[in-house]
Amino acid sequence: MSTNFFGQVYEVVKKIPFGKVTTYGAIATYLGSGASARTVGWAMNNSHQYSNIPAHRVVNRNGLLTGKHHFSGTNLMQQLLESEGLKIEDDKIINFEKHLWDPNKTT
DNA sequence: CGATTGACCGAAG
DNA sequence: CCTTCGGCCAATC
Repeated sequence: MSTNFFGQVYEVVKKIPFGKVTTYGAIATYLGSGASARTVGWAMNNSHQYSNIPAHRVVNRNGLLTGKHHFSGTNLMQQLLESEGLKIEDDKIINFEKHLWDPNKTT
């Protein structure tokens, strides 16, 4: 178990169920710092050196694929989400709220 | 060690 | 509607 803000981000992201997505703010709030959403993004950036980190399931509060540019290629993130049954249009998730998974709301 | 940046969010002008 | 600022944490320069 990781006690650092950084490590906790990975644990939460890895807990995201299949076909679900969450936001940076939701994770940050879950960790206790709703304003540290930027740090969550940093964790995703470092997640490249880790495994089983579905960073593509993490989007901004707008449901927009802001971090798609950090993935390989230009639309890999979108393809991954579509592969999970989601629908992407204009780099944003359709029915985003419907597929939104909040760590706090989850038991 | 000091300053800047980064896949964010929200408010204010 | 668009731009700017403040805030949090960690990594990089």
